[in-house]
Amino acid sequence: MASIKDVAKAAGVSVTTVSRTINNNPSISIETREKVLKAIKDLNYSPNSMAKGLSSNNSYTITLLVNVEDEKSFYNPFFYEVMHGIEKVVYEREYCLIVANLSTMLKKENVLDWLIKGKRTEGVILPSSIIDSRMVKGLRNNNIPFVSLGEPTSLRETINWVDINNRKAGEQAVYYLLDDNRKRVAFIGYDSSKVFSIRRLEGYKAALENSKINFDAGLIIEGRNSKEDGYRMMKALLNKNDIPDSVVCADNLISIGAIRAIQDSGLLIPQDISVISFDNSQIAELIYPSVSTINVDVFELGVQSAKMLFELIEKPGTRDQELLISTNVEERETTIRNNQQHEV
Amino acid sequence: MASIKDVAKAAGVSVTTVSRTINNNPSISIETREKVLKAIKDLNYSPNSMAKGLSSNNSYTITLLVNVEDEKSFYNPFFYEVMHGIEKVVYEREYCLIVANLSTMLKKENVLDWLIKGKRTEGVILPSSIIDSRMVKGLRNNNIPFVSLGEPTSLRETINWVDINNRKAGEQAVYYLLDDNRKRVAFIGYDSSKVFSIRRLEGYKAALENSKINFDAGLIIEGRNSKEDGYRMMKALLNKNDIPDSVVCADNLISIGAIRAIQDSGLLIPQDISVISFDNSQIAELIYPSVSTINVDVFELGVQSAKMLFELIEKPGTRDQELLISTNVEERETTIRNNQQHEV
DNA sequence: CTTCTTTATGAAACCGTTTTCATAACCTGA
DNA sequence: TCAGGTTATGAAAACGGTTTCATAAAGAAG
Repeated sequence: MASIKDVAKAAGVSVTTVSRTINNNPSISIETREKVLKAIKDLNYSPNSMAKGLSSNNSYTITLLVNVEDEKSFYNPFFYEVMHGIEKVVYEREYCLIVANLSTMLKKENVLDWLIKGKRTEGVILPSSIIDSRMVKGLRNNNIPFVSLGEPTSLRETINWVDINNRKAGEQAVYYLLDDNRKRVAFIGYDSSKVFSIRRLEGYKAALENSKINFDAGLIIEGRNSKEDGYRMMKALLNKNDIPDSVVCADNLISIGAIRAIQDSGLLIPQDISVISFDNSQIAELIYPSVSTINVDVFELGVQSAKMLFELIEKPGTRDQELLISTNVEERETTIRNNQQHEV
Repeated sequence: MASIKDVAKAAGVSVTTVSRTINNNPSISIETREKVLKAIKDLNYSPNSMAKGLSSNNSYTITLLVNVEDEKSFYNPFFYEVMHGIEKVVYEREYCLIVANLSTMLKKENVLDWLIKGKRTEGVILPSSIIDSRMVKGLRNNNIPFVSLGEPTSLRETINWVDINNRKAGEQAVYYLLDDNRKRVAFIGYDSSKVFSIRRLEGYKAALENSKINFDAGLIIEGRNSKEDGYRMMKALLNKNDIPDSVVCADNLISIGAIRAIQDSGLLIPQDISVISFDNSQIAELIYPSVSTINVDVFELGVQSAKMLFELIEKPGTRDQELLISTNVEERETTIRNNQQHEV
């Protein structure tokens, strides 16, 4: 394997000169530069990343830290798209992306020491669900920049994070339904333990208030994210006197159950009740009728989190930042506005 | 940041001794060993991975190479599970997993040189869909072990690969239906450009032959993997004189379309026609009726590919291997055997 | 024609490990 | 008692880069 010495010898210069050529040092003359580049090409030379890393004290590596056992992070159908966004930015900057799994690594003595003191990474991106004060302290003590994927929950410290604009997403869902002449908008699947759910409900309320519609607590149903709970919650709404004419579902799984409940009651979608959900996934498009969704751009979430991380690496003193990414509506059969249901 | 020298000084020994202690060299006396371990703990020392890598000429890193723009690899809902399997094995061996995207990296001069000559990786795992002769040559020339995720298509070279046992999966689907007293088993969504599809059809034929049932080419319908094509293919079968009493769908998406077609014809599932599909995904469980599937264990696929790779790294001369992972049936509503349809 | 600056280059130290080779201290058996 | 072997340790070279400092050559200013 050709080393920088071999290149130096072949080009008839010193290793210093070769190093400077590679790193585009301006003090190299054009002729020398070309001699060196030719030698590099002839020998098919590529710099040894570990030697480079050792001498420049930079691993040129970013870590994506996940927890496979945590459903909210790794086992999320969106996750690979987030990763794609991160990966794109990381490689553009000539860094490497390493993926590490907390639950695998926790069996080791100390993950962060291994990762950070071991000089394996220059920065970490990690889902908010695995962040707690201990993690923040560990990262801060090691002086390692990090960005949270998602708004952190109940954390005293301020940290850097990127998230979908869930509040706006909640507003967007309601405004969309109101624009379609709906009067009673329900919200099912609210989960007070999830920040994103809290934000979406905030948006729901804000949109109603803004539209001078009284908030009816009876239209908010709490529940977990499953089709069974979706069915149960929708049934609960339908058993009341004053049923809603539209429903915002916290998730696609919930909307599947809710749709079945509505159909079982002999009501038509979207004529009698229209349905909208968050988090566009393949499922929303595949079931029948297909579900209108508020789409989140998780690729962009990845891109922005990586960009934020590089900013922190480059300018260490930067103040903590929060970045929100906007959403958009994707209209499907559960809310077709002209009140005609489409065929398969 | 504490280095090995600091530890040596604190323990009152040489760096050699510290290094030996870390690497469990048997020639270190118990007392010395304990002195060193104490110093390591006191200083909160972790070895610098790049220095270690440089001197031992081992990056302790495995690369998962994907192509985001290739639907068959990265944008596959199973992919993160495969990754999880790989990750588990990789970190157990104290290696790092780096994820690299071909299409991002191809914009660079030469991905493999950057990765391999740059001493960034000891081995590569990559989906068969991005393997061609050029890739194989590149890896072989660089003397870098690699394992293909999936049986390679039309490749002259023999290489190491791990795949789902698709032939057996095809047999399994047919045997399952025959055991349920079905007589005419159709197969829709056959795609001759996909190895896994070819294998599954082989299994289908083998199971029929083995059961002394004549093969009827009219029961095989070719088509793409979409719900629209599933609908079309099923309709084609239903328009014939002698319709099937059961159908094997190449994929979940196809089964969704097929189910709709059967229902539109006024036939009952599973009473009149039972449906089975491959590749258990969330969708199979969520749609109505839920689809019985031949389940593939993609986590295991990841585990085995990583294990194979480490074997190649440890014993370079090993002959090329092919490893097949078995499948199992998951019974759901489209094939309930007692001919009673379940509720939601 | 000096002296001072700029430009282009190289020698050598350094980054933090592993590993080879040397050696001191201790045992073993004749 | 001493040759020979074992055990425990350390000094120094090596890995392949980057960076500091020194310097020769060339140009500019007086």
